[in-house]
Amino acid sequence: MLQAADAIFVEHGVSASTEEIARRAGLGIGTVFRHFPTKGALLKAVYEQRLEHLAARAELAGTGDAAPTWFREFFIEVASTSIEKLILADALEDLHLDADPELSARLSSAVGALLQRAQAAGTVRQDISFDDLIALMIAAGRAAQVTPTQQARTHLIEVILDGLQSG
Amino acid sequence: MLQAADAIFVEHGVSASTEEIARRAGLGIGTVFRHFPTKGALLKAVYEQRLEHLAARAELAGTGDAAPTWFREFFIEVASTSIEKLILADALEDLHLDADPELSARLSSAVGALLQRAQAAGTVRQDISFDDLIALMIAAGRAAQVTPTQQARTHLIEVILDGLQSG
Amino acid sequence: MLQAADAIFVEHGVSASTEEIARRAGLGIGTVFRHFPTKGALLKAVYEQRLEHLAARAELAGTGDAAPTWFREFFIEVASTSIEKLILADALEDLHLDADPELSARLSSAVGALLQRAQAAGTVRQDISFDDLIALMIAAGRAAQVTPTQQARTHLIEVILDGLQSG
Amino acid sequence: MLQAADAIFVEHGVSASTEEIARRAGLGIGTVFRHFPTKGALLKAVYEQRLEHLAARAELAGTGDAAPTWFREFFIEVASTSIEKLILADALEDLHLDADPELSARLSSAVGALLQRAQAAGTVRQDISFDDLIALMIAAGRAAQVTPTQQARTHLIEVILDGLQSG
DNA sequence: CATGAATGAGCGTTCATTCAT
DNA sequence: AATGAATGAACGCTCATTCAT
Repeated sequence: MLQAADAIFVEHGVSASTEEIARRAGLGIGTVFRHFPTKGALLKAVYEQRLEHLAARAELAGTGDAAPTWFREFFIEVASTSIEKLILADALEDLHLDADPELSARLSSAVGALLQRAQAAGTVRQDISFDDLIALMIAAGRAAQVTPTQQARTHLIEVILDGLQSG
Repeated sequence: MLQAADAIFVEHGVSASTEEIARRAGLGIGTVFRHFPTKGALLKAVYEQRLEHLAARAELAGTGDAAPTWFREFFIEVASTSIEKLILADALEDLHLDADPELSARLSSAVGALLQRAQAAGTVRQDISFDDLIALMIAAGRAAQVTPTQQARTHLIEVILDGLQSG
Repeated sequence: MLQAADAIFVEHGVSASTEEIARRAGLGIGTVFRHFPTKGALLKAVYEQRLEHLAARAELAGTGDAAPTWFREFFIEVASTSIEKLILADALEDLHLDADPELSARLSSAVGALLQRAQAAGTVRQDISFDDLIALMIAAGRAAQVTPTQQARTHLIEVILDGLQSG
Repeated sequence: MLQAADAIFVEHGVSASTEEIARRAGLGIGTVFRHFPTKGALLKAVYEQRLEHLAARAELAGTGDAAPTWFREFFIEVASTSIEKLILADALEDLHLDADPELSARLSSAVGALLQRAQAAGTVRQDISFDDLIALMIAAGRAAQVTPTQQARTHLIEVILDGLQSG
């Protein structure tokens, strides 16, 4: 059901009807509302599931060995798989809802650790904050989204990565 | 009236009601629909007005003197001001509407000329195509969109610009 | 439209759907909501229209001559014409809405004056308050509602009136 | 379970959800519907349980000693406690359901006997029929329903009782 | 031309009712 | 027998769109 909602939100935007989501999930409309009492709650759940994935991936990257390319690989992977859909975050903001603080903290800490290691290794310049990094990942995802070939996509992401390293 | 619509779309998002726009413009709802037969048409008109401005700015930048920073300034300006434009672009995409081709062509040619001059001047690396540049502008705009302070926004755009130049 | 709403509320209770009211009024559902932004507002308007009628009737009765039967006649008339439908008041209470204070005051003052005159004339015993009188009118209306013949109805109302006078 | 339903109906009105009742009764929603196939059936059962009590009380009053106040006490008690019963009666009427005829008959006979005794004792005037008495009980209940304090309620009922006796 | 009342499809949400476990 | 997840009709309400004035 979360998967159906995620897919529909990606396809038709946040304003897609809950009925559409129910149909995609093969469920009655009432069933969706039984599990998520409002549409906002569903939105939030989808969003948090994404943060979940992102955190898991970041934690995994953090435990990897010291190959000089791991940060680059992580960044490319994240941007390619379109975290861009964090539009959800905007919608949540409109609804005055926040993601689960614990989850946010976990994500911050995992990605923050990654960033520190990368900065220590000289892969990322010093004047980049955690929020900067997140924003650039989203930006890279967006660039990838409007670009038709895989080759061009990777190229763009590397351009941004070069900016992250330079200076 | 376009100004009223633009302002309302920026303030309340694309889903703001047409009635709200009419009220802001000091007009009756019927009058708005007399000029733009659907809400999509109004959206498109607002979007095209923005492209209009962008094209004019690009053409102006193209004719400017050879100060080494003009490309950087143009890029920053575009990315900063396209925050709201992007919302419109997404909405139009949903509606399967495209901006006027003639206008698009005019914009392309102006920005293309800019790119060539910047590459000739060494401000932009050689392996950047026109499409790459557009994608990075969109990306930079998106990064700006998710960033709350003006200072952080400018910082991010400059990181991307560094990537555009490096190499 | 208020008339349609009134009729429907009487027939099907306060929980009748707004759509039903629109249908009865020969209007689209949107039109009803254009005039009364919520169902509660419609309920309130219907209720106030009733208070309006009641106040007008009370004011009229107050200006009449001193025939010894005028209070009795007023009471019978009011009870017969079913103010009982003040069930609306209950619904309003549920919604935490109050009737327009000015109107309430006007009604209180008109009926209050009537009550004072009747008590001065000895038609109504002294230990009856304004609220008591209203409650007894509602009660008499309810008695009338469950009684099939006009003769029996009048009889019941007169029994209650006798109670109002005795003592 | 009937007690839970009764309590919930009194607290939240007839439109309270069946789920709420199940929760109060400490049961699953399915269990409630296993015992009462529709919500109307549950409503009816609660109503009949109240009539049950009423009949029992009437029968008891009928066998009591000859204290001159027993009719008055019975009437007050019935009117005071039928506040909530009336809500149910209205709801049943909406659903075109009637209480069990046997029960109704039992109630009628008990109350009819009471009336005869009261008239013989001079507590109730002669021109009151059984239907009149029922209508006045309903009316008194309704008066009580719209009256906030217990003291005022009792006062109103006594006014009606005075009417019943006078003449 | 401008207006705004009227319209009704569509959305979020609730709740009586069913049925597989 | 008891359960509660699933269902979908129905409701209150919004808003793009139309059209008589």
